[in-house]
Order: sequence, then C-alpha cells, then structure tokens
Amino acid sequence: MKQYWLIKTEPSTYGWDDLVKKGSGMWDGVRNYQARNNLRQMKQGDLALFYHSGKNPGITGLTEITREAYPDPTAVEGEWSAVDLKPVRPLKRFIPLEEIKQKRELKNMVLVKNTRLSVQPVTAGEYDFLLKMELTT
DNA sequence: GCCAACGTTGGC
DNA sequence: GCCAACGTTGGC
Repeated sequence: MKQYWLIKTEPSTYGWDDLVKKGSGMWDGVRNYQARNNLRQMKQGDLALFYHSGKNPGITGLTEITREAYPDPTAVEGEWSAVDLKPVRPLKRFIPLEEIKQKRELKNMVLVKNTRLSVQPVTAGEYDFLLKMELTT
C-alpha cells in the first residue's frame, strides 16, 4: 500500500526550485530520530508533499521517493539515513499553512500538532483532502 | 527578532 | 533515571 509523507525544507537552503532544477535530490541531513525513523519507513514510489518552512510557510509540490533509506553520506557521526526523491509536479496552487490550520479535516495533521518534525506521515484521508484543496481557491 | 515547543545533554 | 540548562526549529 502506498504511503504518504510530508517533508519540510527551508527554501533559502534547499527549496522546490532547487529540486526541480536538478531533476532529483538526495534527502539528507536529517538529525532527528523521529524524522529518521520516518525516512526509513519510506518505500520506493511513496509520495511526499514538499513543504516550505520559514517566511510564507506551506506546501508547494509533490515528490516521489525513488530510493529507499540508505546511510546518510553527510553524517560524520551516528547512524543517520537519507532517501532519494524526484519532483512529480508543483501543486496547482500553493497551500499555505494558515489555510491548513483552518480546516477541521486537517486538525490532526502532524504538521499542525508537531510543527517541528521535519519528516512526517500523512494519512490517505489528509492527502486526498489536500489534493481537493489544491483545486479550490 | 522574539519566543514557544521540543529535543538533547549532562550533573547528580 | 530525573530534571535543569541549553540549543534548535519554525511560526508569527
């Protein structure tokens, strides 16, 4: 069964445009155990929503996991993991965090409940709802 | 730039 | 094993 995820990034460091420019990316540098464990759960073909944090936070695009967890080459110490992913498409419109927080259907999203987790699971219900939001204004 | 929330570290 | 101190993330 396909799983859904949400990955956060600071656009000034590495944003959607960077990923699109390169065509694919290695998701490395995760240094939080919960986030790492989520990375390790990812399967090839899983979809991950691409979220920009910082100024004007929200979801910008959709990505697909192309390589499952392997040791993070940027880790000098400790057992950390990285995955590879590629952009699928930008969302038809940017979905701001502010709007997500207003939806009753999304009030249990990890994004809302645990704002600081950088790699998090998204339920199928939440995923479907977000894709519907994408089509409305 | 501030601060709340959370994770990690280290003393005991 | 508890908890205070500290560092980091990320919304505002």
